[in-house]
Amino acid sequence: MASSTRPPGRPRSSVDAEVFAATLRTIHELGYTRATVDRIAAATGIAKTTIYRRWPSKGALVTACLVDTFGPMPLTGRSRDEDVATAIRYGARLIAEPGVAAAFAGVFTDAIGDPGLREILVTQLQDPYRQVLMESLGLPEQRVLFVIDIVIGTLLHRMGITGKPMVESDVEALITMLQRELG
Amino acid sequence: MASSTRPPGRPRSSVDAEVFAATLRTIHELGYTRATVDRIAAATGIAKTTIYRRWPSKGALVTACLVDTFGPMPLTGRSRDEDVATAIRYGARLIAEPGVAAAFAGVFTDAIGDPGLREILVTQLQDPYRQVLMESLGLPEQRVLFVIDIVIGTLLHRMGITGKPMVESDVEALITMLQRELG
DNA sequence: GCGGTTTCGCTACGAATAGTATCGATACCG
DNA sequence: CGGTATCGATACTATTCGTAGCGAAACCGC
Repeated sequence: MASSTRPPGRPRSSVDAEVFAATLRTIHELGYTRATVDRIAAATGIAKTTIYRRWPSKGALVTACLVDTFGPMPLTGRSRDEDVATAIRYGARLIAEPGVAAAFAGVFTDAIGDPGLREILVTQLQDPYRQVLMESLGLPEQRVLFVIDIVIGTLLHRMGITGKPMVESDVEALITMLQRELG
Repeated sequence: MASSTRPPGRPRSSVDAEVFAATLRTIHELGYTRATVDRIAAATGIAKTTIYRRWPSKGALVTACLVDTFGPMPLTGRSRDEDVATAIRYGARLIAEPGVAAAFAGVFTDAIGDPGLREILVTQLQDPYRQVLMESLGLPEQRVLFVIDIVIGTLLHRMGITGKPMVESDVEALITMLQRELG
């Protein structure tokens, strides 16, 4: 199998995790615009050219960073109400992490007028959650996309306006509202 | 009254409306990042320096543009359900207008790490709606802010992910859900 | 018409940033 | 040791935000 043989030449150094961490940290400290690729590279301890060898643009780097942060969602599948609550708390916890919301806003801004980046955003970030939620909640696609808009949109808007995560009582209100809506 | 006397010197040319129109048009065509102040000025037919004499930064210009677009909300006050529906349809219609959602995303991105801009955003854009909704719907502040997050966040997320406005049936579903939530 | 005051258009400029090109050095394989 | 692909470093172009300076223009009161 050709895919299992190591390609010739010097192997890539495994610094992706460090780059992602430095990216979120820098965005958290300076905001998306001033989180330059130069600074992220310096914070990681590698050269800027190394970053551009792996990700074609700053937007693609940050998107990959978000995909890495949002891993698989741990749904129990015991009941629809429980999965709705789990999914919303999962999203609220991750969006509250330093830099994540700012990264989202920046990628959204970049994705306008960059169809390739929007494609990556939809395919790599939204589609996996759409699929698992359609199966787990037993709802049609349009319904699940509607729910994703509400949950992610609401949490991001709160972060964008106030700069702080949504308080727990409001997250619980969001859960109750959507449980009723989907019941 | 000193405020009613015209100040000495050459009066400002009244081009604010044209600048706002050119701003949204340019953002719609090129996206927030590539909608440079140079291009907006050229599209208006004035000098870039004239824009910077009126708004201190690109973010402040776009925020003023959004404040101008989102005028007073025409609530009837006949019933809470009716006002909820009117407010949501009002927001959906404006966010669907060309360039508005991209302008929002760009301002959010800029506002992170620019507390002054965030202050303008909250004071000039959110507060008027918060006040009128608190009075019209008869709900406490936290509740109204929660609703604003849901409505604006959901509509913006849909625009950011798909690039297209939310379809009418989903807007109606949003209305129904919030009417039930606030009933 | 004239002086005073303020804005306007224009040009030039400095600083910051995205992304590219190049080149010698380095790491791994057989 | 030779082959190959990556790494670090430097330099570079193009773009953009925001500012400075200057002469011309518009409006006021006299």
